[in-house]
Amino acid sequence: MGFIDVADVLAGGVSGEISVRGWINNSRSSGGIMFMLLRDGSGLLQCTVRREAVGEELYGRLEGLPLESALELSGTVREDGRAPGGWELSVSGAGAVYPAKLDYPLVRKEHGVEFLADNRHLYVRDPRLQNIFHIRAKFFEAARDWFREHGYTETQSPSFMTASVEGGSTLFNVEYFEREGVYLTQSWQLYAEAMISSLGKIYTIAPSFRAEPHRTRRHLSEFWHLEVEEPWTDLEGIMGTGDALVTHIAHTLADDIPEKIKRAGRDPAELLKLETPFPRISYDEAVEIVQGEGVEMFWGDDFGWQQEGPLTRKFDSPFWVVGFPSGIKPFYHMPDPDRAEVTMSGDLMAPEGYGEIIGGGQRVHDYDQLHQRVLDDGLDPENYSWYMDLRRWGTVPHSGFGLGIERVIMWMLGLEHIRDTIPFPRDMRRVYP
RNA sequence: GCCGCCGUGGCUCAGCUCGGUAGAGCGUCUGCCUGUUAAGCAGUUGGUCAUCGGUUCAAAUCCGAUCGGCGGCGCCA
Repeated sequence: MGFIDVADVLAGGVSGEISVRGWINNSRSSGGIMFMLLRDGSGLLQCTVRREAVGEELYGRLEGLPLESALELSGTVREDGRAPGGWELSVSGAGAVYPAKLDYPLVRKEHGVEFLADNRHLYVRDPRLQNIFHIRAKFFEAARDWFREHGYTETQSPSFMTASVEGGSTLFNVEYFEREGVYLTQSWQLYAEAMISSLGKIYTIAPSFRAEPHRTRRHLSEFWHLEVEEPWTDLEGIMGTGDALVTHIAHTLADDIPEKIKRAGRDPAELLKLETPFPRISYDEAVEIVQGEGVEMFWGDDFGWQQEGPLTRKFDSPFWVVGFPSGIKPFYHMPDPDRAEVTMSGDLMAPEGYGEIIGGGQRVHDYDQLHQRVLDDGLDPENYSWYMDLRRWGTVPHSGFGLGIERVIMWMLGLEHIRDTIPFPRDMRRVYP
């Protein structure tokens, strides 16, 4: 006889005699009746064990199992409003049992952040995290679906690289055999620009690494980066891609797994309200808004924490800020043909203070212009020679962006901290476990 | 890197201001309980107070250093 997933039982599509297997998430006994909350990969099911039904020997054995022991249980499925989830299993017998060797350190009680981080390898079992990880999986699925339906090809770039994309101070140095100057990737962008001449519209989903010593609730040193690059596309075109992609993901989460979204703390209706396209404001307008709220900001400054507040309060959906000054954007951003001091760039800002979720724009496709931009940024063109080579053979206008998956999940679910969006978060003080 | 806060039984914390060699709740364990929802009740177990050094008759408590952690900033996704 096969084993049934807890999720299928809770969905109400199962009846009669079945078997389930999982881990004891919690267990309570009151002498003659015992309630075991059994957790498998799909959810939590209350399993009710009666002394008179299973006999003295089995009842005693089950009662003595520590939390997080694993076992197989069989019995009858019953709808019951008293059980969490509305369904429960009346246990008639047990199969294989894998008892926990020690008492489980994560009791059903408050724990501090440090203790939970030290025990992350166990804490990932927590039903709240389990739920978020399921949503995360759906996020990846929805993104890939959207790309497939719209003719994009998924491809990969190397994680070891020799040139900086974003800025030298944020690079992780790697010991690479005998060689100096090898780093972990911050973005696939340079390689993506090579690949568009091979595959056309492309995307990747891969980790990126940033060595900046962040100490905030929305930064990781290793994050999952969803990046897109498209030939024959300008700034407005690539923002349209971002609009459609983010909206599709939000709607898919709300439509397909509304109960999981609700359990994570977000009303699915909020996600369904999102509409394409998101509002766009120019960098100049953004500066005026910030200044109008009495917060200090000069043209040419980047948005800091203090500037973001007044800005994000103006919108209840994500919004694009376009046309950032050249001085605060890397060399590969294309200058506005009508206004050289600003770039054809766009950042998508999440509402509610979650910050930037997409950064992107149109790239410089002209060789001489790129050469000049590299020099202006104080960089050595030698380090970018293969990248500049791309402008020699069939260069076309092209654009792309990078989306921080954990940031977006954090915003979509309304989470307090980015570490909850990924099973094993990495930040400047955490690489273990 | 900078600013602020914290480190006391397995966990969450109190005690520190006004020094006199430790206390609660939860967990563990034992017993009771046939509908619990972080179950309940009674009892039990468990700590050289992060580390090193200093002051003192005496340090969890005062001073210094070190290590570790948390929150925030600049920057970014």
